[in-house]
Amino acid sequence: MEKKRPTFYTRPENDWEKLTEEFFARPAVEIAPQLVGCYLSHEVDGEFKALRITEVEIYSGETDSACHARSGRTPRSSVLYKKPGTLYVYLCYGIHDLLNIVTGEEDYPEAVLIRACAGADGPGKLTRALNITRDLNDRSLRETPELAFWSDGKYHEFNALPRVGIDYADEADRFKLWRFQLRE
DNA sequence: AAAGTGATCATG
DNA sequence: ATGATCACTTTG
Repeated sequence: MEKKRPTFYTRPENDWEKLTEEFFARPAVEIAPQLVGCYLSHEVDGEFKALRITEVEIYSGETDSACHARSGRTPRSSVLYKKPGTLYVYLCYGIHDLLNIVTGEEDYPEAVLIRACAGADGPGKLTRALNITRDLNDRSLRETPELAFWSDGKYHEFNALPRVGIDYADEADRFKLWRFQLRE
């Protein structure tokens, strides 16, 4: 079977505006829906590649039994407690690097997972497509100009759905509508 | 349906 | 030190 690859934007479009750390300094429930329809770019070896974000998820707080901070601060989860705009990239199932961005107040552990982009349908696929790896973990957006989020300033309709892949979590958390999907 | 893959964290 | 677990993808 032939491998289908996403079509990348190779430069920022005129109507794109880069999101600053200030954007992420609000609760994840407020930010996540606004991130849907935005663009994620990564520049490696001078090559700019961007994709449109089509799906995101929230992981929020020590009381969220699906969140990596469910057991409090650990070496891994400590990144979630950092400043909004900090990148949290971790290895999932031994194979996939998953990209999150920390939101909300410092010391409150929450982040938005980038779950899918147009043409890269899956959190592990989009990081692969954009060459995003764990060496961006714990980096602040400000100190990492090669990675950026962009808004086109428009409002995009979205669906709110339960999160995926968290069967182990408590029932109440499994049913939370913390996945946001771009509506076609 | 099930393997592949390895960091992480709770347990002892 | 050990082992179960896991915010996934691909293959059959």
